[in-house]
Amino acid sequence: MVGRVVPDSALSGAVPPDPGSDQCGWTEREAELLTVTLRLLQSHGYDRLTVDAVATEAKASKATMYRRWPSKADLVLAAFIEGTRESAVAPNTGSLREDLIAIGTSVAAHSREHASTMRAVLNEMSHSADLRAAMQDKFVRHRHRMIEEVLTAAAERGEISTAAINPEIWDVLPGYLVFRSLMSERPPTDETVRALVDDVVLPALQRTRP
Amino acid sequence: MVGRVVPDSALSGAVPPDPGSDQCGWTEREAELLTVTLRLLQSHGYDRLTVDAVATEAKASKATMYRRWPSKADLVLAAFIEGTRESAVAPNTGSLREDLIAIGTSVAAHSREHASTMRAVLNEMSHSADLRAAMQDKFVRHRHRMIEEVLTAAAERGEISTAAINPEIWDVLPGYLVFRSLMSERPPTDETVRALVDDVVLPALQRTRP
Amino acid sequence: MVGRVVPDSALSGAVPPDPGSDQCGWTEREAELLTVTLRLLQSHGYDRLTVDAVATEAKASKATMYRRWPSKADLVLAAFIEGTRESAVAPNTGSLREDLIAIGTSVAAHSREHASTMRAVLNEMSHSADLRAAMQDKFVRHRHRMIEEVLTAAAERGEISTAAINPEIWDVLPGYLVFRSLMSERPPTDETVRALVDDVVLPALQRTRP
Amino acid sequence: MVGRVVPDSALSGAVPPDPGSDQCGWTEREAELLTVTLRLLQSHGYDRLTVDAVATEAKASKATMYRRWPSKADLVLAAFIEGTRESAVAPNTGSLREDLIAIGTSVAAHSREHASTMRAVLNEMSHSADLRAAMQDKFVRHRHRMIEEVLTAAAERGEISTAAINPEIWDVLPGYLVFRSLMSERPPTDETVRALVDDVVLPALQRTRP
DNA sequence: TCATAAGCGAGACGGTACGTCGTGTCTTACG
DNA sequence: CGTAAGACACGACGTACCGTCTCGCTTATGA
Repeated sequence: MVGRVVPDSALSGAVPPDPGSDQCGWTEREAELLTVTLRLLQSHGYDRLTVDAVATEAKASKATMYRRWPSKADLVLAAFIEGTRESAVAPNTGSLREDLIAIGTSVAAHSREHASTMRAVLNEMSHSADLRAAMQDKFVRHRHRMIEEVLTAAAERGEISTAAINPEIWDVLPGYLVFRSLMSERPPTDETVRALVDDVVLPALQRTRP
Repeated sequence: MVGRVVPDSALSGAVPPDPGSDQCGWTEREAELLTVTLRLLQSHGYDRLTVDAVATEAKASKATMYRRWPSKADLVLAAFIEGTRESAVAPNTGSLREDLIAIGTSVAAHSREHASTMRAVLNEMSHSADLRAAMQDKFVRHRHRMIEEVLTAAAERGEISTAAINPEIWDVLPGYLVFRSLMSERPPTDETVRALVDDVVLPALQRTRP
Repeated sequence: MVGRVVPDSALSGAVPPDPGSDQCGWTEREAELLTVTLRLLQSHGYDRLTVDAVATEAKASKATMYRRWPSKADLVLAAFIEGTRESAVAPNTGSLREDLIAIGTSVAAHSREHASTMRAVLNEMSHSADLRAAMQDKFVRHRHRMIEEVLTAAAERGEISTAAINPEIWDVLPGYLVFRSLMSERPPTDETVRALVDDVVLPALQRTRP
Repeated sequence: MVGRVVPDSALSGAVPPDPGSDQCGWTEREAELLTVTLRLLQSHGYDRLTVDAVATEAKASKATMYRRWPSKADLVLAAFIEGTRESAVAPNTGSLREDLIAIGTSVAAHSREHASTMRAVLNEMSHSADLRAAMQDKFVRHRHRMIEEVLTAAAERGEISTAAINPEIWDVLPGYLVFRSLMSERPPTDETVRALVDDVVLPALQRTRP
């Protein structure tokens, strides 16, 4: 009654052999295929992207694509991960505000650029637990660590109290910026980042709990 | 090179005849079709949903579907709007905190329930300016007004200073909660709402700018 | 290890609803599709023929083709049957020799024209019992009856003895002519038919068994 | 519009180095590959046979196959020739009838056994003049000479008149038997051969032209 | 005795056809 | 007239096969 049902394990091969590492594991050729995928993805969106188009553009064949990524969704996920692998180092400017601005600016830029792809990947996440796990591994964990480092350093410098750090909502800064990009009207600007840091995140962190 | 190009005007008929009103304007039969659509949408996601399946399930014909909603995207948008039509009244408990908690709890519940559908609609928004506009009209504006009312009332009660209200980031509260639902790991809980209101939004609103 | 295995029942839909009748049962549109198929088949041969090409040429779509004929082999079989539906009436010239010449000439012409298609269909017969049965029904039985009529009439006229009719080899005349067409070198000519009738078939029929 | 066009010269290397000789010229390994090819060919037919399958079955590599036989058609032709290399000597029993029965029985047996392969090769003949030529060389000429020898001997013995030998239809005996095998329903039996020789070929040869 | 080459297995690759399926349009027949 | 049923053109998906190609490994020859 309801169309094509792809086996749930379809996305198992989407991640490179060593998922825990930050190494990407793709061949040069594979990276090229992913780059083409990403470009077409950004310009046309998920469902207007055809695997044939990627193959043709990259002078490859569909079989080559499907040998590596067993479905279009896998391909797009891989391209997304490849394309958004951001600088892994947490900023360390000596000032909490500057660190947060740096993180926010980076997140805003990346999420603006890859908004269309993120929407596609989010949509695919509804179907695949593997995709959710990969997303978690590749993004959330990474950002979590980065923000933790920044906050810990600020606490050590005495800028904030460790009591102000709430793990329930550690990702307000990147989360809201991503939300703004996803909604596509009013994508986040530098001013957004500044206001978010100065008027929301810093007051929240620097407050003295009553 | 890149496939199917749907005319951009496809979404013109997506909204019921009287878009400004809060009345929905759908026939009982139409509402039934939208309900079926919504159910299949939630269980299968956007691209695994087929118009054929909806029609068959509802003992309708494809022509009937397309006569009302000129494309699959329109149908899904209409179903989404139908399914997420929330209470239009802003809370007025007399306490800013209570108002914010009420809004946050409502947003969290709705976004959790319709996460899959929202992902689908977000994805479609990449393609259609009309869809973006409809989304804006139906949700953002509505929430904007609601939050504005609450904040204005609080300012009138002297709970906050109007200077603390930053229109750049008025939607941190709902935005972050929606983000959490979209990411599907760690969907927002009541505790999330409480922490967000108490530790982030209220400190931000109540701060005295240095 | 060995490629594509199509279910054996694949050819079940290849014959029109009423296989026993001589009516063809095809819609006008379907006949048109088969005509295009036959033309491309004759000019390119079986494995250089693509269903896509047929569809494009006939301004149809692949789905339309596959809705009627569940595989390329079915399509080709149907086209072959359609294309070689010959005049159903047995000749009756009053002379056995003339009757045999008429049959032989007709068989030679048809088999020459459709040699390529026949080779393809023969090849497909290796796989499908249904195809064999259809072939039997459409061709062999028909010719058998035709020749039987002619011989019976000749026996009634006293031209031959019924004892000379050997059911083991009733199809030497058409069989050898078809063989000549299939081998494609030395396709049968009118002289072939004449020699076959005068020097082989008639002597065989008119001999007095020792 | 119509697909893959293989260069017509593809079959140039299909015959062993010394085409005139009756020696086969294949290495032991090559003969083994052809044997596997022949087996798969008989069980699956031409287009269900894959070069990959042959290579895997024979623990060879595709490169090895294509180094020897530049295309699938070449491979199949070679396997066919290898598999049907029959006794080259014409029978000489001293009796025309016995000679013809011997030839017919041999042809019937061979054509029954290799019917599937013959259908495949016939089908390929549509495309390749080289294959046609090879077929002609390997089979037709050989049989032609064999039958000529038998008939000449019979004429020398006075069993038949040389005037009765008609070169237009010298191959009625083998041709009809092959036809019967190709049609696969009613493959030729010993009785078929006997009837064909006694009731058709001998009367034709022994007739006195009016 | 070792090295240089030639043949082989394994299998990735570009290309292309197959057969399936979903969208959006259109026709037919029913009420 | 609106509707259910469903055929239709279009085009993407994912699979499979052909013929070419590279990679190592083995074996056989030549210095």
